[in-house]
Amino acid sequence: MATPLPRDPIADARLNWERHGWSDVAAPMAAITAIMRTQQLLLARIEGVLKPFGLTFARYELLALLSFARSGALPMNKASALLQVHPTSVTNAVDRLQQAGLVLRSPHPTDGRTTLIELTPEGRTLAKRATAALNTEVFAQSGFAEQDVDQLIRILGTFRRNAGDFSE
Amino acid sequence: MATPLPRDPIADARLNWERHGWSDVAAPMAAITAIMRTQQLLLARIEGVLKPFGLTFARYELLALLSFARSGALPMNKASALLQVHPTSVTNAVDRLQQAGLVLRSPHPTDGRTTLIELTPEGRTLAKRATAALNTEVFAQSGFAEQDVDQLIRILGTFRRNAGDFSE
DNA sequence: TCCAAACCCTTGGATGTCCTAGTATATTGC
DNA sequence: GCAATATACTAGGACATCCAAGGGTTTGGA
Repeated sequence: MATPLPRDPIADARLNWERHGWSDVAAPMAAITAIMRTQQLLLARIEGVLKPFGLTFARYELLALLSFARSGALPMNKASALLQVHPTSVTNAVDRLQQAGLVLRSPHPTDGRTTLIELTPEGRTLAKRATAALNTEVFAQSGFAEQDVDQLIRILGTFRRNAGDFSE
Repeated sequence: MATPLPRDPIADARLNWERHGWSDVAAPMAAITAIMRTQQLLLARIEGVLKPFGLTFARYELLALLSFARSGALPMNKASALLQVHPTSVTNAVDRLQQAGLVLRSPHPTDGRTTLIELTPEGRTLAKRATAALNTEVFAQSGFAEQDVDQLIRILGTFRRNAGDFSE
C-alpha cells in the first residue's frame, strides 16, 4: 500500500467544486467518487485473498453462484443476469474456469441455443475454501461499523432498485 | 439497460450466506457486494455522459485534476498519487489525451526524471464542458437522498482513512 | 408450413487496471 | 567523487469489461 496522502483527495475535490460555484452538486460528486474509490480498495483486498487460490473476483463470483444452485449448473445467460455482467464477461470467465478444470460446459437438454455451466467436484471444493478465506479475511474485517453496514445495504439497495437492477 | 430481475440478487446472496451458517459475515458481504455493483452502475452512467466528448472516466478524472491545478500542470507521479491509481494507468491516460491534443508532456525544469502533464487550451475547454455535463446529468440526479449522501461520505470516508488512503 | 424476428453464445477489438521489468536521473553514503 | 540505493516513467503482459458483429437455434405470425 502506498503512503497515505496528507489530505483526503475527495474532500479536496469537493472544495474545488464549491469554489467553482457547483455547491449544489458537490456533495453527491464526493459521495459518488468515494464509492468508486472504495470499490477499488475492496476489490484489491478481495483479489489479494483469492490470488493463492488461482482465482480472480470475477471467476470466484461465478463459482460461488454455481455452488448455490441446487444442481450445481446454470445456463450462461442466467449467470450473466444474476451476476449483472455482460454475457461476454461470463464467456471469458467460463473459458478460464474450464481450463482450470473447475467448471465444464454441457448442452442444454431441450434448448439447443443454451449452454449449461456445471461445477466440477474440484470447483465445488475450491469455491468452499475460497469462500471461507473471504469470510474470515475480508467480510469479517470489513472495516465498516455494524450500523454502517446496515446503512450501506439500505442506501445502495434503494439506489440499485431505482437504477433498474431489480423490481421487487 | 436489461430487464430488472424479479428479486434482488444481493439479498439472495445474503440469504444463501445465512443458510450456510455464515450469518456473522452475511451483512458485510452484502454491503461490499452492493458497493461493487453500485460502482458498476455509476461508472456506466458516467461513461455514457462522457462518451459524446470522446472521454472516458479515467481520462476525465485526469483532465479535471489538471484543471484545478493552479498552473494547469502536474508531475505524473503527483497525478498518480492524487487519483490513487497505478502510475502505468496515468501513462496510458496521458498517451491518449495527448493524442487527442488535450494535454502535453513537458520536462520538469529541475528534475530530469519527472514529466509534467500540461493542459492545452482545448483540454481546459473540454474539461469545463464535460464537468458541466456530469454535474447536470449525473451528480444533480445521483439517485441518493440528501441525508444518504452525507451518510455515504461519512461511512466511506472513515473506511478510506482506515484503509490508508489519507492520514488527516 | 415457413420465413422473419428473437434469443444465445462466441469472436474480435477497444479500454482500463495492475504487475513486473527495464532505462534514466537523483540522492545518499562512504 | 563515486558507487549503491531510491525515484520516475514507460514497455509488455495478464485480466476484466463493454460493444459490435456473426453463426446457430427457436419461436411466432403470415
